[in-house]
Amino acid sequence: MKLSTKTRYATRALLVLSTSSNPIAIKDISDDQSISARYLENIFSKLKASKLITSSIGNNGGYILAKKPSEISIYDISLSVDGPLQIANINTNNKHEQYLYKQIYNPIEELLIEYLKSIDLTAIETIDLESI
Amino acid sequence: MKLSTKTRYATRALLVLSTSSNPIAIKDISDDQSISARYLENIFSKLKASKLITSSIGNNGGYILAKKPSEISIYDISLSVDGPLQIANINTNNKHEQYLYKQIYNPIEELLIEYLKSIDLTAIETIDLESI
DNA sequence: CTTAATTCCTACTGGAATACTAGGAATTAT
DNA sequence: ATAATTCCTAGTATTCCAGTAGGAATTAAG
Repeated sequence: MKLSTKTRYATRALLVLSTSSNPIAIKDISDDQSISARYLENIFSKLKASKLITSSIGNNGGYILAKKPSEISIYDISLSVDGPLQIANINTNNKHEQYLYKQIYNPIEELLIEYLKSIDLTAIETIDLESI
Repeated sequence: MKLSTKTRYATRALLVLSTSSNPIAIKDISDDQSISARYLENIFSKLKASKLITSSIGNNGGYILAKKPSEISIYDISLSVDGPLQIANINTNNKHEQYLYKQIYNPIEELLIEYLKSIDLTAIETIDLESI
């Protein structure tokens, strides 16, 4: 029952982006947040594919939020980097599991999704970023 | 973001136990639910340690619920077989992560826990068990 | 028009967690 | 006595995910 590291890192990275309207390079975020730059690349490619961020290539390039911070929710982030939220790996051939899914897991999923949607980047107080 | 297989199997097994006041053997549950009997043994030993079920050893032995179905929640089951629910593997040395945990993850955890506590075995309509 | 800094793309590797198996001892109803 | 069961301890297999790697493409700046 875990939110992935990808979601955590992505959230932290997007919070950094939300502090600037100019492109920020992966290396800067990586340094500031102590997250592997290579790993952040993977994450950013997904965030970009989901149109949460845009990029500028080349020297002085970097990433910018594609939306207002208030329009990016934890759910958007999780969906982007981890795909659809699934609370259980049910065996869809098993009627007992189908039953449990419908009765229990699906409602939990819906509750969680609604809650994650309700938390946007502005709902998280700005972290003191010291320098960037 | 997954509920474990252990929790799913345990829930299904306890639902079976809730249909009888006589001991039911692992083999019967295993056959009915198509769950490995050996794996169920592991799960039942945890459920027993948490006093959700009691056992009778020997020939004609088996397991019985130790409480009324209405007094066993999905949370109890999850806690028993998987230990405390933790929504994120945060690095406790990292202040950024501590911050996110406090702001976001902890509230999600609490929401989930409350919800899982609110679902007891009677809240799940009885599955048609055909024979047992 | 070269250089340095960056994103972009595709794939691979390592390790941890978890699902599942195995052997045999202890217990007990019949 | 026997057969059926739980109990205990340990092992194996598999899957998932975090993290790494190399190098191509792009571009600002001098």
